Amino acid sequence: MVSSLEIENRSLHDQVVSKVRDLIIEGILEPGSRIDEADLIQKLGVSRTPFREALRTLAAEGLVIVRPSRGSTVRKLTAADVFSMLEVLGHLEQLAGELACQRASDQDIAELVDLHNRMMTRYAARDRMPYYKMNQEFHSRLTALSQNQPLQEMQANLQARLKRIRYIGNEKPEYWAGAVADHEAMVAALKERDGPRLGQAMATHIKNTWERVKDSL
Amino acid sequence: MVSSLEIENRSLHDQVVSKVRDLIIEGILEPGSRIDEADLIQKLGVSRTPFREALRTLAAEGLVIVRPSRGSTVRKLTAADVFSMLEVLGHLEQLAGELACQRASDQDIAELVDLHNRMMTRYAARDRMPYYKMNQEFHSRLTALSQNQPLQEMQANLQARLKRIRYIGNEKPEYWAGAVADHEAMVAALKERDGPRLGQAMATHIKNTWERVKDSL
DNA sequence: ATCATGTATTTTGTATACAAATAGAAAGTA
DNA sequence: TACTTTCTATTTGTATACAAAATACATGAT
Repeated sequence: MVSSLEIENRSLHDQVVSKVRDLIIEGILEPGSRIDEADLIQKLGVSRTPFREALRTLAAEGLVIVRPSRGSTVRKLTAADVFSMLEVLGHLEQLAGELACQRASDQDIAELVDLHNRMMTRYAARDRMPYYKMNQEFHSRLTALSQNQPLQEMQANLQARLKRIRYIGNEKPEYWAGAVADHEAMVAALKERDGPRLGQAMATHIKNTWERVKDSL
Repeated sequence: MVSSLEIENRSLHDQVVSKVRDLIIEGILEPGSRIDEADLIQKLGVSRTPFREALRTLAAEGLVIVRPSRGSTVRKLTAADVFSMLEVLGHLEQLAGELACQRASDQDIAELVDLHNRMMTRYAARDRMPYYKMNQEFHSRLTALSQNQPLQEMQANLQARLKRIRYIGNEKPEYWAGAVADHEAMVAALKERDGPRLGQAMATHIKNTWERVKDSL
């Protein structure tokens, strides 16, 4: 197999977008804080043009606010924003779950179940960060099984914007246990290709997520 | 009431974005066609910088494809794209309908019913364009009643991207009649604040939309 | 005649310079 | 002292110039 012979000729624009996106998601650029253009372009070693174009992309993604003539800030999510986003995310993942049961191959499902099992291993060892990353991947991949591109894009966008908050929120052991229980229910439904039940389980999982994160806002 | 005292000091960026967005939605810039930067900036009377930033915004919205070093094109939707987008849109509007029944004020609902009645007048007169515009507004406003900002944004995005196709698709009289019947069902459920039923009606309406447009792709 | 290779032209990407707007500080007025 | 008002420093917005890449074209070899 000749994988990734492709040289990474990613445009400067794309590189800046993902770099700044990461800085925001990681919390290095704090929510609500001003984005110092001069400072950042210097640190990134790029000029203003690609940087500003990147800001426009991030603004369209909802991570950044650009106010004319008064610069850009990292978008700060209110509790209401997070609630709304989870409300939509839950509903989108419900659809993704239903479609996945209809459209995924047996192998797709087996791979996802495998990922789930590896997550459970991490949970048993209480390895929070690896678990967290696998969890993100689980949701992304399950959504991908819907074979619906716009659905994937919207799910990815919401997941990215909520990334920080969800990590912070999952600190309490009992909350973590609850999330694990949700996942068990989801995987059980997936194995049986029970679309409505999987959809329901996913919607419930996201609803529970709100309960788990709301206090840390 | 002191509405719109605000002078339109919209940034050049925003103006270019909405102008080019309109050109795409109206079909003046044809799907799949190359976007001639030099030509358009000359016609719009702006320089490259705000224009290119606008393209980045439109690319993030999914209306434009920017391929590094080989310019931009108007995104062309395949039948599969349209199907996927309608699948998501239907599901989002289902949620919007459910939430609207829970959260809208009586006056909100009355206003929407009024809009519906005016639409029906247009239908009786077979005024296709005004009907079409009111229809767009109906869906937007019903979604707004969900009081969920991200939901509104996503609905607006999908609606914009599908605008052209839906207009083309609604030509046959029997299709139009079908759409009207769907709307009657939706409004009936809305009047009774029957969320699940309204949600279902909206999902069905969008599913029917696919049937009505699929042949003209 | 066709294909490959090299060159010219066009188009795109990036950097920078200049203009305009904003926010902050200092001075003046009530 | 509080409140304007004006001026200045800084930041942002826009235009343009230059560099790099891609495409189109022409030339020559097979």
